[in-house]
Amino acid sequence: MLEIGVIRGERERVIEGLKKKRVSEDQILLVDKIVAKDDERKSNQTQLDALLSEMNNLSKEIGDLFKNGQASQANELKNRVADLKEVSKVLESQAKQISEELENMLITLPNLPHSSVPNGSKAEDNEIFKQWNGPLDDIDQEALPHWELAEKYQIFSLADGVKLTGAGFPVYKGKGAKLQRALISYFLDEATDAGFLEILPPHMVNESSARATGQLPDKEGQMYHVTKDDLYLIPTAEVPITNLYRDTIIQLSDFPVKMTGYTPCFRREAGSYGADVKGLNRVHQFDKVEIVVLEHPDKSYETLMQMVEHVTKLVEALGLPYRILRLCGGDMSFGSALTFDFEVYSKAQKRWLEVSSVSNFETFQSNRMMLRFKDENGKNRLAHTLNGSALALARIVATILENFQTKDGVIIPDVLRKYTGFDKLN
RNA sequence: GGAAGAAUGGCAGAGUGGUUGAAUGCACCGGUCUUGAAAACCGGCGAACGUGAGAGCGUUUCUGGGGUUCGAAUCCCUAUUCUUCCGCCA
Repeated sequence: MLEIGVIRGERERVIEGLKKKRVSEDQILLVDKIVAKDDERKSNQTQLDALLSEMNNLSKEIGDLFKNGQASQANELKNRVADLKEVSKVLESQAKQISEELENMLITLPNLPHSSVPNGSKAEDNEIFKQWNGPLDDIDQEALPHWELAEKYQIFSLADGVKLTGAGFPVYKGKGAKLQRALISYFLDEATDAGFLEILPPHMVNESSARATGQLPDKEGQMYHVTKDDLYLIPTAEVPITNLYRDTIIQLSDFPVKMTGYTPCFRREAGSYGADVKGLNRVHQFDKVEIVVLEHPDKSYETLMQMVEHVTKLVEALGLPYRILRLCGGDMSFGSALTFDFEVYSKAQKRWLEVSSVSNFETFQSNRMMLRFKDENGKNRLAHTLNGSALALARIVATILENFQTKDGVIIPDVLRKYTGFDKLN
């Protein structure tokens, strides 16, 4: 959620940023409506505060009068307070309504893009930030897509998942299951070696948590909702891990707060269909190791680049062709100020698959969740939150299978062998 | 799932209707002392919002929501969580 102070103080920059994010004309108009509503809120509170103050004073007087035995005067004042109370009730209900209206407007505005974000509205407008220079086409024409390899070597089964749960819930088996476990361990070890504290969080969160990181209300339809207990299955570990610091004030010396965690991720992916969803390309449950950082506003972009470096090291170590995109304004997620997407190239499918998204949310999440720090002057300020996948498994598995296939099996990347215990999947 | 009890500031812990944002201790910050540190002593120390150039002032806040009262941390209702006992259970 954008800070009201920014909207009030930097109207032009806000509007320019929203345009870059490609919001509708109606939403641009919201900027002025929000300021007007906030004015209303302020004047309402000023009135209410004065009234409550008067009531408090009168109540004290009444207490004194009773002590001094002046009951009749006390009763007179009681009547006056009763009248004031009527007025205060009206003002209070107005205050409640005004702040609800304000909140409802604020929550529909996306974060402002960083100045380095390219203009554009669609995937083609994304800027290629970095691309490896190895060959993309050095594989046999007979190369199989991963779903066929899966069948050949009994790595995973989507059909079994349908039987157990439904479409999009893969069941990994044998060396396929072991590979999953190896990747998770490898990614976690790399993250903890880089100074991230490992967290194993709950896989379900309550409404407050989902709201704080921005999944609610905008992405309600993307999460599985356990209605009986009103809990949500997490779409990413970002949600529980960042929420660890909801409603907290951290010390300057705590920066940067670096955390990592493995969790399965559950996504309904409502509305997606077609060739994209074949095999492991898009599933409802996948495993992911996430990195989350809470950082001082002055340092967050430096930290973002370090996170990009970290993820780069992972894809390079696995030997996968990759490229890094700096997302354009229109393709970025709602809450992000700057996002780098990592894509790996699948030689058998001949297409790029997104495997990581590393973003700086600046104060967008911390404003919602009141995640603050005490600055040099002892003032409480909103911290910056950042997160990224390091890395999402399903598509990495798909690409490893496809790119490293040979006539007699899939060669396991060196870095994984100490975790898998085998060097060929067949 | 059943029964009983509890929920107060970063933590511990007083407070059962009237200057209580809340004693006290710890932690934390500033100072005195010290070659330095510790100890001791002195002072400060929650948060949000409003208002003001600022000092400040006002309002709200004692788990959440609702109620009683002129006035609630304190009384009532309700939700949640925790503790103990019972039941079930990896």
